[in-house]
Amino acid sequence: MNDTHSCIIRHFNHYANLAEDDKQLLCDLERSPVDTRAGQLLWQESEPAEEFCTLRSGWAFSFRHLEDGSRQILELYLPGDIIGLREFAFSQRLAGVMMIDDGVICRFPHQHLLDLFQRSATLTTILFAVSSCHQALLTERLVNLARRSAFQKICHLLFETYTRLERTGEGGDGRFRLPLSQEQLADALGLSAVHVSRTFTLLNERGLVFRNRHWVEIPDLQALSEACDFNGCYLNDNLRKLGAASLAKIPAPSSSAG
Amino acid sequence: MNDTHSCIIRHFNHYANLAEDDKQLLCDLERSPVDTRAGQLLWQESEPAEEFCTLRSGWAFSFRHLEDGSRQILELYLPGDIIGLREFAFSQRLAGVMMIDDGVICRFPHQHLLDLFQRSATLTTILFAVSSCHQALLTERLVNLARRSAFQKICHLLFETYTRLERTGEGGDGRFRLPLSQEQLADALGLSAVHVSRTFTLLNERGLVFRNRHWVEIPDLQALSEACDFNGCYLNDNLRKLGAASLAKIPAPSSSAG
DNA sequence: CGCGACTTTGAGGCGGGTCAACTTCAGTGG
DNA sequence: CCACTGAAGTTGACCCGCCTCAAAGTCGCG
Repeated sequence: MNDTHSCIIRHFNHYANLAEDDKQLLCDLERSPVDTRAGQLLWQESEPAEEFCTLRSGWAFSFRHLEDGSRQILELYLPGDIIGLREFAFSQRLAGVMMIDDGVICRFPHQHLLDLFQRSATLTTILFAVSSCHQALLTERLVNLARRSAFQKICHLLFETYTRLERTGEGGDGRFRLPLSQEQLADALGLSAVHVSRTFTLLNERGLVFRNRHWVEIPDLQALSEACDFNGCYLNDNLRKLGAASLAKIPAPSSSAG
Repeated sequence: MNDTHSCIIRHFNHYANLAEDDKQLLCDLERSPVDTRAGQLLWQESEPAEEFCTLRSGWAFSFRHLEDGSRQILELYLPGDIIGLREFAFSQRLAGVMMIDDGVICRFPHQHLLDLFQRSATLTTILFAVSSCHQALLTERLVNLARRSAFQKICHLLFETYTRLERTGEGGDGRFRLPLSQEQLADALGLSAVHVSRTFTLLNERGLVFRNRHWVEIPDLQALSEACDFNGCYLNDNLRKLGAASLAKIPAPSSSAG
């Protein structure tokens, strides 16, 4: 199959080696790619939730509007991510999702996941792992929002995003494209856009981060990670090890293999 | 089977009707109950993560220590919850877990979950739903921490907790036991204990909430929910509907090859 | 060239933090 | 029955990080 074309396969393969039929099952999730533009809404809060989607290219974020008119960005989605898993148990969307970039998404119905649970314990396990990693990310964001200063918040978000990109091969040598505006960063970090600007100025003065338009340069990764008490454990998923040990028992559910 | 004894069965049954053998599988998770005391650590950050556990009675919370010595409480666990799912993909604990109350927990190894994925697509689905609801809770906490005032934060936490308790049958007529100290509340909400105290005074003066020791009284639930822009969607899991429709297809594994 | 989106900078205000002292209360022992 | 203790909660004084409002500057693009 076209492993290299599919971000999801690459993403899942990262957790454990996939058999050919598992790859096929995954491909089924990406049958209907659709081009989307920056700023486009994939869906809005409280719409009926009937499908998930995979992000093949481009960035997206989920968000909630508050009564006072402000907006909170909940999570950033990068290529290879599955969007909407959080709503698995719900019939309504709990948050809107908007594209940051132009990109390509593939919608697939709820039922596909249920089928997948039946057909492949390996993929089920990986999916659970993906969801668990996602939760770890949320948790870390929670700490970030609750306890850190604006300065640390920004350092942390930048470092985290850089690390995530590096894993998907888009990062490298301390430079990356960050398509978020300062206002969007503010909405993600629970700050005001004005203060984000001031803080970038400060980061610049201290030589920790140089931001220009949508490009960010981090001359000293070590220094940045220390500035925000960054602990990368939550990004280093170790399921691969588990893949070798315990998953091996799993992939023989049906008798049909031979 | 002893449905009534097992919080988990009650919890899971809430999502879809369980078959007898599914109940049995769940019971296997609760084979080894252990008494624990208030303040006891179930595990600590960065210890090896080899098992999950179910909370049969008592409350618990997960937390992280930050470099500056402060502590962030991440989530509250109530009876019937599974603790540690977030670490499914990790070999280390990402957060510590501490008992708030005396209670009973049941530890079970990682592998049990993998077995469960193989044996029951229904339980797998429910587990996924549970995890998804848990994520919805985290997300709402994130909004709470990022965007709301101290006043609203406390209202929200109280209302959410009351609602969760009501569902498990422990709430009722606007009164409930909240075993958290003000310092623990502060750690959960990203506030200082001093300010939590002030805010309770304010809530008292306004007649919204009366707190005495570990008891909380909410004379007007409606008023409280309005005070914090509470939207309970994320607590009303609607999988039951899905249970009727799509889950029905699942329990018959390999017969239809399309 | 000029518009609109984004960013920067300044002035002033407030919510919540910190420190420290005091009060309340449950539990213990005399 | 009261005195003592330690944990939990309350209160006051002061401070600072971040917010808000407002205005000016920058840049890409039709």
